[in-house]
Amino acid sequence: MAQKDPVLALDNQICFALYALNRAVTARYRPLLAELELTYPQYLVMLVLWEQGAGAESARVSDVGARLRLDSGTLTPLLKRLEERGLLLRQRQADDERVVRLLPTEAGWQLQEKARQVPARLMCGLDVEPQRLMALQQELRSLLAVLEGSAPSD
Amino acid sequence: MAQKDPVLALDNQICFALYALNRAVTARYRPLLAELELTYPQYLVMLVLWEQGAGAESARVSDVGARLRLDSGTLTPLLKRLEERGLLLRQRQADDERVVRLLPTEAGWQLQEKARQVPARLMCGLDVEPQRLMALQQELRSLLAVLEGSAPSD
DNA sequence: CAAAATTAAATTGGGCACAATGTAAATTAC
DNA sequence: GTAATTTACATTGTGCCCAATTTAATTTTG
Repeated sequence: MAQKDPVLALDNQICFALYALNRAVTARYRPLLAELELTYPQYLVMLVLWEQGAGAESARVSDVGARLRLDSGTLTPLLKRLEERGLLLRQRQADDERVVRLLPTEAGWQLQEKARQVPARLMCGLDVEPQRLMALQQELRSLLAVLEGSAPSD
Repeated sequence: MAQKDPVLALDNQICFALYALNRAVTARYRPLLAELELTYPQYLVMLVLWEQGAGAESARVSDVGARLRLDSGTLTPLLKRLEERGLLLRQRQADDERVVRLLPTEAGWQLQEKARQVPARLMCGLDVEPQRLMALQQELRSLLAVLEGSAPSD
């Protein structure tokens, strides 16, 4: 029972670095988003809706899911909470009743104004060069593309 | 209501790249860990226990928590499931009853043998240079240190 | 057109993650 | 040496994440 195996050392698992950093970043968002009464996944959903616009181009549940890589099991209850909070409407599409359209309300759009401060405030007091983050983001996105483009072997 | 604000564009949020990649990596682990009947956080806990060893040096709940940055609200039920599965024992320390020691069972140690295949199999069929991942891991760890070393301003 | 297949969401259930609170044991301060 | 504090876990409750199943609407096929 060789206990010390560098292959299994926690510090050698890149996945753990990713997991830990992701939670640390989320934790840093938390107090800022609390001022908007949003959780972090709710914030991401609102970003998608704000981006998408209104009317006929309004996002469907599946659009948000495709963008965020989340399924209806996650999104349906989350969206219901956002609706209860008055930030959006969930409306069945008339000519295809399978589809649910997501329409930000006036309050939902107003929240966007407050949200604009979030990204800058997040970096506040963090001594990290923006350039470094840009490079990291590129690398993360590139790896995501690799993972999404190749099925697990086996 | 300026809808298009690059500051709020999903693709400009490094946090989202991190969030999405983390889930994609976890998803890639899932089928491999399913063969060990472990979830991903359970796997991380077992990595810590295997690293820690047995006896007097056995890990306490708080040791695992410090290593993985998880609190007892997360760990207690997770550890109970691992105990029910026969992978470890949770034992109150005799000379300080506040402390719970975590002792891998024989089955827990045997699982380590099977786990050794996991890291290599994860990379299987993934066309990414190891060097690139090492560099990324360094960067992730460095940023985690920055985040953990500075309180949110405000 | 009617049956079969597909699609879009919703539901159910298990397992994290975390805040807040509770509880018991140990430590410290007087 | 007792009271106050601290420490280590456990518990409770909310919300996410995902697999599996269900339901209803639409599309495709024969």
